[in-house]
Amino acid sequence: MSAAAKGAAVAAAAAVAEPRSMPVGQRNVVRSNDSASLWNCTLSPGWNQAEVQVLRKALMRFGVGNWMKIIESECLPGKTIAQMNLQTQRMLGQQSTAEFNGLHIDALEVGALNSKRQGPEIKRKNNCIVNTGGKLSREEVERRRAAHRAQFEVPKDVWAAIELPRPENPLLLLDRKREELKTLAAELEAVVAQISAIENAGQPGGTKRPRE
DNA sequence: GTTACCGCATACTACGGCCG
DNA sequence: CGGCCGTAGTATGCGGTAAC
Repeated sequence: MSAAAKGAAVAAAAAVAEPRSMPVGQRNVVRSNDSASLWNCTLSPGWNQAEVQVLRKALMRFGVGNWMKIIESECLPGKTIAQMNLQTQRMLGQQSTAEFNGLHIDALEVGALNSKRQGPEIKRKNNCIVNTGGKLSREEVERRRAAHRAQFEVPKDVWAAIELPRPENPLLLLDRKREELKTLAAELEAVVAQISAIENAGQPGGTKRPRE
């Protein structure tokens, strides 16, 4: 959706003044996603495992927060700083990334520890630990950064040797995706044929039901 | 079996602060 | 002073399930 269209949609939603939360027993508004026919028809934008691994290596190589260097390396074509920042938050398991800024770390290692943290002071949002005590002072950020550096930072000879995937010719990428699509279509056809065979075997006379 | 309701998960965005 | 970044809040996609 374009920004203008989205803005119009937001304005329209505001005009009817429906609550964004959904109180029990109150919701009678038809939403686009209530239509079963619309379900499962859109791809959720996001990351696949391979891209996450590339970002993980890029953070080790360039340091957390050095988004421009990651973009310039073209190891994650099409990804914006906002997307990388969000994915980094997920890997770290916490929303605030300032205390890791500039550190060459394995974000998943931090995330594994964060996932185990418990306690009344730990507030989570979508499994990410969020700040509850207001904005951190510069001194506190520096103190935490030093602690993280001592605990998590990868040695320079290791991160300097990290190889990131080179940008690929988009036309070659397109060709490969087309080949993948053909393979998947063939697999789907084989599965449909198997199902038909099973159905026919279960029906004496073997009348085949039309499939859509 | 179908549809509507509910709520979680997460992508997106606004805004303020910081830094060069 | 302008651009970048971090943070917090908002919008929405989607799966589970109850009701019909």
